[in-house]
Amino acid sequence: MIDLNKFNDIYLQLEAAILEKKYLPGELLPSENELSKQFQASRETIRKALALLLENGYIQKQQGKGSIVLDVNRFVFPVAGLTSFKELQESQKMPSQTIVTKNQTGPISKPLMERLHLPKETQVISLERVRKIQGEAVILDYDFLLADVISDIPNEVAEDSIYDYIENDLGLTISYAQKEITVEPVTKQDKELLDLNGDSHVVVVRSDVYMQDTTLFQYTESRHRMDKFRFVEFARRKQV
Amino acid sequence: MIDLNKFNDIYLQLEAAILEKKYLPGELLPSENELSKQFQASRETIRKALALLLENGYIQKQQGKGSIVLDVNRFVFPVAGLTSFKELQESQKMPSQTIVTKNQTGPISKPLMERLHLPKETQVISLERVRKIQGEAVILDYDFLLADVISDIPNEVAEDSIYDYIENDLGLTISYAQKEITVEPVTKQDKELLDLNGDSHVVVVRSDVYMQDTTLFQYTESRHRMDKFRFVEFARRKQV
DNA sequence: CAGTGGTCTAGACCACCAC
DNA sequence: TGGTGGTCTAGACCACTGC
Repeated sequence: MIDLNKFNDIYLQLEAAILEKKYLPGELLPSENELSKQFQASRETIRKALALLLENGYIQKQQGKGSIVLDVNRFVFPVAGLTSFKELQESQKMPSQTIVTKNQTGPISKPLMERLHLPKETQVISLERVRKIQGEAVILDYDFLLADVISDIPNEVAEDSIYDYIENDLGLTISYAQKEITVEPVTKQDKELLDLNGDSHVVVVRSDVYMQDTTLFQYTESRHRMDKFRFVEFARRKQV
Repeated sequence: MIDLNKFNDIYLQLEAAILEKKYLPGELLPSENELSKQFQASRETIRKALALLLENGYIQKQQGKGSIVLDVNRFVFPVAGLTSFKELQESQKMPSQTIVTKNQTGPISKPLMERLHLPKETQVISLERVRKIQGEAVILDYDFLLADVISDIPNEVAEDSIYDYIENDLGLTISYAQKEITVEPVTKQDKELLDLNGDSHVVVVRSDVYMQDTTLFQYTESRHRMDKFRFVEFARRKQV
């Protein structure tokens, strides 16, 4: 019941209440003062919990009126916030399989060196993985991890989730990423490793991933068959 | 100098200082207590300003250490937060042109009715626009706006920015959107209106846009030539 | 250990909405 | 006018970092 943070705990309770339809879409949540009494918390703490609900698209606030519960049937495919293949796959519950086609440590390649502004002595772990969904090879993942941060990745881990391993087993904290989505012509390797059905292009998602201390530690390139790619985002308009 | 909100004002000042390289990437900002004195504000107010810097990728915070300034050369193409073609175009400074090929009001179409769960009596404004960049037709935009919220869109507005018009001229507040990015086979109309060079697919960005009072008021479908599409995002890992 | 950020509080004043 | 959310404060205690 009790979480590390009071406001996070309150957030989780309110989220659960909304998902259980104790508050229906279009209805108002109790006022901040009311919640303040209910949860035995100060109003600022309640407001922090509500800020999380707002950010995640559960409510919309209106001054003078209250917090309106939004319709959350849209929660099909939340790809915001660094979601990895493993997390996607879990939320999708699709039968899937990962084949590790490469897992080796060596000096950094020149293009990667230039892209990430790293010295040429840098050692990197290179991963290459093919993701199959329902028997079809539809995603090709390249990962490059700095070897001085992560010494090596066991193959069993590469078949599962490297994030899980890094965060839970190694105790490192991944903090943020810079992502880019483009559509590019297929390469020879795409044709070899993916079931492309003659497609001319693939969707390419590139990410630079950083640790909490702001050091770069991973570069990922994820190449998706066009028809299997979908990106969904809940975006709030910047209020200037 | 003085903004509506103190914390927003402080945020803007710190943002400017970072952009002007008064604080360099890798350096620490002054501590919260220090900033508190500098700006004559309470620490919580400073923290709100820092939260904005954090959210927008200017800094990374570390408990016990401080706020580290990040490298913001990545500020090439911020597409987060409901960015429209007009805003993109301004940030890109590319020579571009919009051709309005349709602008009419009428009853809602059946597919749209089903998608948005609206009654069949609903009147909508239908816009169709072709966006040219450097002389090439590369984006096809369909917009459907609820006619009871927006009475009509003058053609001059459609050629420019409908968001500007809605927010500044009509005084309405756009609040949030649900966006989806997919890659789909080209339609007959794509072929007719865009310069596709034989491409088989286009990138499709669909958005449902909502007002501050949570009413839906716009559906947009934006169809991009593959090679002209790029989506960049700064994502923070969800801290559980 | 001192200094940093992270959380939480109780109270104040303001802007907005509905009646 | 009373209730709502939005902002701001001064102060407290805790957890983490670095020396």
